[in-house]
Amino acid sequence: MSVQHASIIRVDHGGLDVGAVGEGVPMTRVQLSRLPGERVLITGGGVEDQLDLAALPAYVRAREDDPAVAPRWVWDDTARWYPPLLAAGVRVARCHDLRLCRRVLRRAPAVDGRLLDGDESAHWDRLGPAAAPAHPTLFAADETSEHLRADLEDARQLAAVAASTEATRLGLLLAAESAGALAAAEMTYAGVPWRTELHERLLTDLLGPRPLRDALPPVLDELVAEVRRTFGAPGLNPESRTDLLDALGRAGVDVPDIRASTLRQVDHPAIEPLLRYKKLAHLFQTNGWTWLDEWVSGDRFRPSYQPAGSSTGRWSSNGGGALSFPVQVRSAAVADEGWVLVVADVAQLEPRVLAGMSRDSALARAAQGADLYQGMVADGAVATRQDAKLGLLGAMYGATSGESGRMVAGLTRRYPAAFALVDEAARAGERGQVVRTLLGRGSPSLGGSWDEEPDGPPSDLQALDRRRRAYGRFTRNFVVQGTGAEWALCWIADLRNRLWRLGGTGAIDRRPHLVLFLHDEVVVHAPAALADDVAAELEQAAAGAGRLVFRDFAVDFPLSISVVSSYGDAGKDKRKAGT
DNA sequence: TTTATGGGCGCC
DNA sequence: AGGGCGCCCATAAA
Repeated sequence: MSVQHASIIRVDHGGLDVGAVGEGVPMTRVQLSRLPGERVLITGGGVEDQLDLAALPAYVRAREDDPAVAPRWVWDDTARWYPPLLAAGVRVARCHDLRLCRRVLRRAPAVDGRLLDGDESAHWDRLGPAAAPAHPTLFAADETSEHLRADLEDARQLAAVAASTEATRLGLLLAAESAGALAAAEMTYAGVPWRTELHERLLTDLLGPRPLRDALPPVLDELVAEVRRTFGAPGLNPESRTDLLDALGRAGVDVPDIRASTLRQVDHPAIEPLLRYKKLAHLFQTNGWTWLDEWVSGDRFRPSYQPAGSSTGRWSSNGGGALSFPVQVRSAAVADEGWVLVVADVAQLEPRVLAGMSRDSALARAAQGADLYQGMVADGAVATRQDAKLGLLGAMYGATSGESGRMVAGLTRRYPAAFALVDEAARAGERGQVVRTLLGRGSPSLGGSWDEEPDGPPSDLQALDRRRRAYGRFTRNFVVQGTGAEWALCWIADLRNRLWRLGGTGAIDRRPHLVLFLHDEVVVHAPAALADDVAAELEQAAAGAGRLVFRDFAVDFPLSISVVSSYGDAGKDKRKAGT
């Protein structure tokens, strides 16, 4: 009896819905369209009305507060509508993001694209993401994107899904994609609790005091001088590859590039200060005082997320660098007084996803337990954990040579279904065909000059072949990375509802809430007394995501969970899942 | 002056 | 001849 399962799935116009608050409640869809003059057209759900934009929060709140009538809000772009609602203290349970869902449907191989055509459909195809709330564009939004009829587009999308042979999976994908957009807006709204003074102390310890204007901090200044002295090159710019290659050449050193890993092989007294410069300069430029000024305010780091910003369906971050802020500065992310950060990550997400989507029972068996690679060793498939990792990653990335490539051959016999799936995806890509994730997201097509006449010189044929193979490696990885992103979306979609139900009153950031999502890792900011409850919800949501995506094929998704005050301490105090 | 591209590095 | 991103810089082109 899967109670959690039932509570997060419900039938909604033929699709699956992630995020219902109860069972057996009739679902309504309410479409919002913007009208000229700061007015909103509201259709569906038994109402048709015009409203002042300013009155919208009260209108929405009245329906969200009553689970019996809590509808699915259908709007052109979550990033346009939700931030002002959040600012007004309104939390939305579920939505349908027409822009994101249209992009999915447009590329989905199982969808008849003609069903998406109709009034204004060209406008919908051209829609880009709304500007991040923290950095609104100076120019007015494109008028063509302002006053579109949400109800017409909604009807088209519902019809396209219903007519598809993959209606159930696509419905789940669209619901998860939309829930992810809600989560993204909520995370930007709440922000990561950030201790500016800790961050500044870290910078000062490593770089010296903050420099004026465009000057370098003292430590970098001294390192530049040291590099120049040691090279005997007074005007050398350590950021310039030609300057560095020239200086190294004069010293009798010939290197193909100036990557840190290459320079480490070189024996020259300037290398050590140069590598130290590169590391500290990166910190100064990317996460230094300027970054603090721009992205941290009111003790919160508020990055901007772009759901499905990557073609595989992974999110990207187009402001603040949320998905790549270095380990070095994470110690400045500190929970509020009396609160904690609950940090959870999935070990070996993509290999587990591969086991599930290929229904490879041998790999799924190895995935039982906390360490999939160790499970492969226990299985007798490989000698060491490192071999297991090399072989599996090599299979997913398309390694053809080296140690990784050699491991792939041996593992193919032990895990035939899993390896056949990625190989088939690679061959399809090499033939120029699109591939799809388990829930039906389609890969971008090779497009362009793929079909051009091969009448060029031999070098063009070779270039074409390289391109063909590169696309094969892309499609090989796409199916796994993309399905992994779908699992993760289901995880956070369910999690945000669980956290909301966990209790507390008032705005979203007064309750346990998500503050960070990094592909296979989440950070929840929660009152310390609720830490154990949050950990339990994290695990139930992970188990639920596995059932949603892989149905009856069981795959373990064990979490590593840390309850910490500072994000920098996460992982040092890992607790075994379930305790 | 702005814009586009590629190297290099950070994250997954 | 190993997938996906963003961001910073230098450099070249416009």
